[in-house]
Amino acid sequence: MPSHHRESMTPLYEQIYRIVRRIPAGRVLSYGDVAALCSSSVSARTVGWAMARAPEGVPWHRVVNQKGHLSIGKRSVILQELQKSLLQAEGVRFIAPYQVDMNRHRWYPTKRATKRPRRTRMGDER
DNA sequence: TTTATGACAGACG
DNA sequence: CCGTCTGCCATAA
Repeated sequence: MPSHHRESMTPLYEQIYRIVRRIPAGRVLSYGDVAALCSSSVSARTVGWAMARAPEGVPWHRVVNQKGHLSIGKRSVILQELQKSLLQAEGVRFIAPYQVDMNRHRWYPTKRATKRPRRTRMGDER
């Protein structure tokens, strides 16, 4: 996002970026997770728009879709490769070429802040 | 103002 | 495990 457009950034987006900035390296959130944490009327789609315009310093690569797929691929395969490298550099494991292992890396911010997927077995991460 | 289009998600068959 | 449809909401034309 160009700095001369900064004044046009709504609090809506700032809220989204604030959440995303909190995601630790090596962990990921889904678009829906971020939307849910924003509590206001922010939809998963809106989070996608925000990520497409993420300013520097916002770890946009740590947001993937609920299945762990790198949805950015629809926009740019180059950026998709970038996202994959950035995640792998943080130790994120993939269960498919462009699918993050969500069971292992999905982030749960505060205790139960996000609705958990029904975890069949969560204790077996190695 | 209306319509179309997404870096989404959930329900259904 | 698919593909399709729907709800969602900010933007662009």
